Amino acid sequence: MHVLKKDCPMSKYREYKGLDLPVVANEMLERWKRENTFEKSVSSRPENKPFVFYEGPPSANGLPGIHHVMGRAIKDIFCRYKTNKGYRVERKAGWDTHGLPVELGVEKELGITKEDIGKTISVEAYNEACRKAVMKYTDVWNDLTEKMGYWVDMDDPYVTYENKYMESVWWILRRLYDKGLMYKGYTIQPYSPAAGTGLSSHEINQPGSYRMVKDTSATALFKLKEDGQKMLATLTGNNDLTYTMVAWTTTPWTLPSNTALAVNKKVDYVVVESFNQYTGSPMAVVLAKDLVSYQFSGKYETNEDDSAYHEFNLGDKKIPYRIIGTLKGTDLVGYYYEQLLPYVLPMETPEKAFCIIAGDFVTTEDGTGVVHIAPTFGADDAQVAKAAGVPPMLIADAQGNPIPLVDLQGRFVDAMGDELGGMYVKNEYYTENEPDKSVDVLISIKLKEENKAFKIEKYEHSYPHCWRTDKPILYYPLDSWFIKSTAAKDRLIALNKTINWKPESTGTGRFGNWLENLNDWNLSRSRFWGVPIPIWRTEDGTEELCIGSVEELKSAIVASLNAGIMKENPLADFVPGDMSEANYNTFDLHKNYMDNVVLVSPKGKPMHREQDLIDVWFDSGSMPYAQWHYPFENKDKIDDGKAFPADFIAEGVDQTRGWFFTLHAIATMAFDSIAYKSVISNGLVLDKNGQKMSKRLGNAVDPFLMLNKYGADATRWYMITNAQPWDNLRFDESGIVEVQRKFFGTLYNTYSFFALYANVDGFDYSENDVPLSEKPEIDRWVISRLNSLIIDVDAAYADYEPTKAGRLIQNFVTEELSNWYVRLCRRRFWKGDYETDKVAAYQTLYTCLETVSILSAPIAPFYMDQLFRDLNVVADKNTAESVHLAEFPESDSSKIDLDLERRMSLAQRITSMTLGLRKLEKIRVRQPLQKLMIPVIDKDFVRQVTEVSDMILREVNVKEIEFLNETEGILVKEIKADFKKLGPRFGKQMKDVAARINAFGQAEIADLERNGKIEIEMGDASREEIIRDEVLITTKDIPGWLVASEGELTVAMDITISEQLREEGIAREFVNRIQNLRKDSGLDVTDKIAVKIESRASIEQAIKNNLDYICAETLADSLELVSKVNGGNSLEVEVETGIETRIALEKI
RNA sequence: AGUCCUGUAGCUCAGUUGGUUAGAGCACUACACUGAUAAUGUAGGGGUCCGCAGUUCAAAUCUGCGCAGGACUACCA
Repeated sequence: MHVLKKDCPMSKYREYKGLDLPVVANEMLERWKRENTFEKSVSSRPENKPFVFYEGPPSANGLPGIHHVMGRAIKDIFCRYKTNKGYRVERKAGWDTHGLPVELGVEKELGITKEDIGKTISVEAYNEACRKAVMKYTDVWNDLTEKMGYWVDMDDPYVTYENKYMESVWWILRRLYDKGLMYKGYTIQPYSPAAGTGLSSHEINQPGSYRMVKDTSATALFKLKEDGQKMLATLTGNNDLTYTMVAWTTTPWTLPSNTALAVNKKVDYVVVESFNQYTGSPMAVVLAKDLVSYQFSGKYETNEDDSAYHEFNLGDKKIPYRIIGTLKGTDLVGYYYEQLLPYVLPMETPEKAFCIIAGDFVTTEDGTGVVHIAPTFGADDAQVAKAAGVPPMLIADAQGNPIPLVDLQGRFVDAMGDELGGMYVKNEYYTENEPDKSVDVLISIKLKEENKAFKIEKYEHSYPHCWRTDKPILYYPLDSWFIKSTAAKDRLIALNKTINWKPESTGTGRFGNWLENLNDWNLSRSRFWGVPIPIWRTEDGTEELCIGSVEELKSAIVASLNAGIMKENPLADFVPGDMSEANYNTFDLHKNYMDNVVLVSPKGKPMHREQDLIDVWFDSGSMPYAQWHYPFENKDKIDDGKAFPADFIAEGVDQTRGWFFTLHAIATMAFDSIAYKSVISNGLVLDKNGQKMSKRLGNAVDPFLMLNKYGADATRWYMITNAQPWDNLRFDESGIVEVQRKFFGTLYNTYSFFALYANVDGFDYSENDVPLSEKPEIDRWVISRLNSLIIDVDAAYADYEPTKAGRLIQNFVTEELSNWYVRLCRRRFWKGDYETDKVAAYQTLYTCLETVSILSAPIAPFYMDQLFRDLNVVADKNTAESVHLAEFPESDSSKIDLDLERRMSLAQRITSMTLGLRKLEKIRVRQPLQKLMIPVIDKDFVRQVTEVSDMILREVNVKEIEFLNETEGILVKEIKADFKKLGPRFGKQMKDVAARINAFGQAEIADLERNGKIEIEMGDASREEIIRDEVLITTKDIPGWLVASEGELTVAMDITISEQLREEGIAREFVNRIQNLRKDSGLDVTDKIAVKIESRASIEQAIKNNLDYICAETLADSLELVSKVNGGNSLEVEVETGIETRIALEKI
């Protein structure tokens, strides 16, 4: 009987024909727009409770990929979660607009190269093209942002090319400058003398840059100074030899710039006695042991005979050699040698040059294991020399400025003398009058003549070439502006230790190690589209000015105008102090304008801006301040900590040395603060085979396709729950399908089930809550689990573990709520009147669904909002308009009953085991059985199982449970050692002890259980006492019964089917058949029927004895046994093997 | 080359301070259930826990050395 509670029509829970997540997303998107939900989710939270989040700016000149959905889902989840927790979470979007990819994109589009800039296209037009190109895909990005449900304020983003942003960047640079943290120096960079420009690593890595070339390579002999001679003479016991180091180079032109030799401390070196193949002079060379046979090949022949060395003459077919001493690399470090080619001396600390130093990069794979170091022409060389305090080969030019031995055109400087001065170091650089002998050859000949060459030969290797001129590049020292991050190293490390890294290893490992090995930050980039370095210098470099604001620049320009240096003022219309957009649109801080600004020095000289732009990473690292135009506006946001540092940021792990570093470095150096408290570095999204996605391989996944096909919710849920954010995700579409079916399908089904019956009964949650104590066991159980879930999910979110949160929710929904609670409670919803028990069931299920919707909303924002609204539209329990405006549920610890959760777990296990037994014996569940027997495990066991016995019996269709006490002596038991307890006690004897315990018979087990202890005899005849607690005793068998065991739990089943049980079974079969027929006939769940069954002797008794039961179950007003059933609505049924009959029903 | 991550069933992933039968979902096979039905349950098959060595009474788990995949950084005489 279903009694409608109310007569008046009420609003119904929305019922759906099916689950279509993309449609849900579209509908919800419309609602959010209409209701300004995002805006409200910020404004409804108090300003004094901020959760600060920074959006890492993407570059809008490329299209978004599926990995952006991943990264942004992570950001979104925690912002939404914190909103639910009552925080105000402002999320300002941002665009990274400067940098090389933009320039290259524009050049490709316009069909120009860098050389055209300033020639066929003005810098101004070029920059204008960049400004447009960079926002090319803004619409696509905005579309993705919206469709994937990422809430970020796209209406008022920060844009790195805007004047206000750039002004803040300048202000920070000025602050670092004032702190003495900026200096001009040089680094070794790829440089193309033919093109007269430095090359970025990006350009070097273009396909075709590296080519195989044949160069003259020289293996040269470096004569040790006196200390070294003595040391080796002592080692070998030979005072007559001249000891030399031997080192190899493919670029002999760098030998005049040699200032050090590097050895590996750990490598074994040997001293070899032999003769020079070109001059025949005796020699004793030091090289790596592993490379002796490689170097002494060809004419050389190992020979231990002294006479071979006395009798050797130049021109002999074979040259003898032998090892006369062995030592470690570390023994060589610190000795000095004579300069190989003494053209000039380094201007700085020449006494420290020509020294043997240690370098970890030195290997014994080729060469000699001794590496020639020319700090002016090799990046590694410069670094290792600097670390060792060895000066680079820089000499003073006419003005006294340091210069290398090769000029910017690639020619030796005049100081190299008549012979080499003015020559190009590579013959490829000559456009005419190319000499026969290249510099490499000339130097090699010189070495041979001077007895300094061990070997000269052609060597083929791969070498980078300039993609514009096709000529080989040089590694060349170029002027750059640096930030002295090494000065802040200790502080950077200390502050990093206060950051919460997810995962921790990225913070301590990759990032921590990076900080430990920090280099100064090279700020300079020879580009066009970016933030200009705001430093103006006089030509001689003696006077210098760093500008930190537009206002400052304007007054400097005015001074320059007054001095007559500049003719007009590009900032004429700028009004200092006016922060309006209009005012800030009256000028442009980009290079094309700033290069025209010539200031005047205090001494009245003109000052030109330093040519370079700054590294774009500095742009994005400045965003905490620049996004607010700090300190010119919003000073309080930074100074009062309202928007700094961030509570949370998240980006890909590839940003570790990018954005994560620049944020940290700038915050530390400029503000002595961290920039973020917690950071997630997420992994990559790979294809399903673990390959990196790329357009080239065609395995890139189109994010829009996924969103349109499965909706954002399923896509996000899949990505978040499948792998931890910091592990790489193997993206597999079938995984989304699974999530859709398994999680969303189940949740949808659960809601549909609720809605169907709640609508029938008119449940709208207007009744007072049924007190917990009056709710049935299963309600209290699921409520207890729900409250435990709240605690766990809250903790997981708070700890930035979204995967854990999602998996917990999913498990609750599919296993506990749907598969256990709903499955066991189905009858309560459709059976009986609208009374307390039914109300309790509705209230319980409602509460679970609503709570799940809030817990899951951060991950699946669309569907969960629909669920939340569908529930509340009728019940109006939660006054929030949207799930995203709701408060995160509070767990009520008084509702958590761990004993109850244990009881239910027992019930589930007993049920599962019993069903297993039925299956084993092929007894269908509809056939009632009489009895289950369960051995008692401990003192609480009987009570616990008794409290859930109704549930078990109903589920497995058995009539009673009998508990078996061990005293009855019918149980066959099994005993095992508890290794965890006995292991520490017995150590090595453990194996022996375990074997002895395993060997116990039933009598010994019983003895142990009775007395709580037992003695065993050890191998050495000593006796040890084992107590009850140190072993695990389980019931293995109950003779005569059908038994299942799982851990310590055992269940036995009585499988005798009495006549009465058999009849009940048949009755249940009929109920089932009638229900099927009802359903197939399209009857409503509330319709009443009249039933006719064609009589058979085999079933008559069963039906008569269970008539009331059958009628009640099927809502039948009458049930007749008739001799013949025919007519339309009848069905042939087989109730039991061999028993066939016909049934018919009609609606009354 | 350096730093870091990952490696467990056919696939995607759990696996606690080391403790003796290594788990789940998907897929597969069989059986059952049927007023949630584009669902559900039960059972089954399926494992060199990447390899080797070590520590330990005991290793998927700790240590070392490798292998494979990936990321970042640096690119060499």
